[in-house]
Amino acid sequence: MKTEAEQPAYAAGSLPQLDEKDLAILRLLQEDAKITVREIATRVHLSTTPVHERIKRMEEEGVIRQYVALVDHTKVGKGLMVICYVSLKEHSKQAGARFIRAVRGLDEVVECYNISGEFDFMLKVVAANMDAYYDFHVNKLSQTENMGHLQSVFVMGIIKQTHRLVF
Amino acid sequence: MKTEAEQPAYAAGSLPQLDEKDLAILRLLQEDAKITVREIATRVHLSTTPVHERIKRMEEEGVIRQYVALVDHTKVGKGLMVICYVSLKEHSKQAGARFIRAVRGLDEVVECYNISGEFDFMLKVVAANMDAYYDFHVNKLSQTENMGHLQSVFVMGIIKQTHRLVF
DNA sequence: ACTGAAAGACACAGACT
DNA sequence: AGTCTGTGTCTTTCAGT
Repeated sequence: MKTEAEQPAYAAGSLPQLDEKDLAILRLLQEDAKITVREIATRVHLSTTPVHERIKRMEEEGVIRQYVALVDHTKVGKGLMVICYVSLKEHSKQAGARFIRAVRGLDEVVECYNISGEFDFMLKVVAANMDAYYDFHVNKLSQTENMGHLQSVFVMGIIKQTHRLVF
Repeated sequence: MKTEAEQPAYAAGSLPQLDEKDLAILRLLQEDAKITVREIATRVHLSTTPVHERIKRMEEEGVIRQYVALVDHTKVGKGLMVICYVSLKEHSKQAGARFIRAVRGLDEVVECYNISGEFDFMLKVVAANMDAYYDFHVNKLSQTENMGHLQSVFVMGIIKQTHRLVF
């Protein structure tokens, strides 16, 4: 299973062959990682061994990236979520790579995407409160070399937040 | 543990009292949901019983929202990620509520936030390819009543994607 | 609140179809 | 590629401190 750091920019790997049973197993696991292999076996009409083997195979293929506990950010004192847009001054490969390295090292940044449009990157940032975000913005993100424009959009409400892909 | 549907707009609940041991347990679980209670116990210098009780308590308090397997979207044929901005025509409470209900019912929408700025909502959409996204855009999202402006920003690369909150 | 032990359930591997 | 069976390890509970 790949660790976070090894994650490629956009996983372009070959599509593994997944049959309907594999997909059914994935659907169950992405809803509840604690479901037992027995329970899965019953639901997909198989016994434990093939289910176990299929899961192991999908872990190795990277179809299953990780098993995680999702923590409510508001309940661990991280009440603020901000979407942050960044454009770089210089767009050379090296300059981009340096920015990427910097962003990966910032704990406040939970997501970062290369996007189309007037900005180069979109970041999702989680912070304790406005003071903490201001500190991040001024002292960390703005200080990144090659930083061009920076724009913050504040998340005022979470309407939907899921990791369940429907396939 | 709260289900997705019950999730409030912005969890404004009281902050549960979490001590350093609780946080240490959370840090371990959000990296690996499959870690054994024994292993946690060893790492936080406790025995299995209190660790077990603390985890159960944090599940009940909603600190731990869910245990999930993270699936690589590119490997289940969902290669395209799009950030979608929406502004509504009418901003009454009812009109907003109807939009929210519609968005929660769209499987392609994995995240939706109420945001500050010129648009009302930001959506993260996952689709198989450009054709599938076009279909979603034209036949599903645009058809939502009260839809004002719609703007799509395409994700060209994933630089960082984590669920690990640093606390 | 915690420790230690102990029961029952589970993951995982092996022999077999 | 699958079922069945067994072993060691895990979760989970309970009596005791």
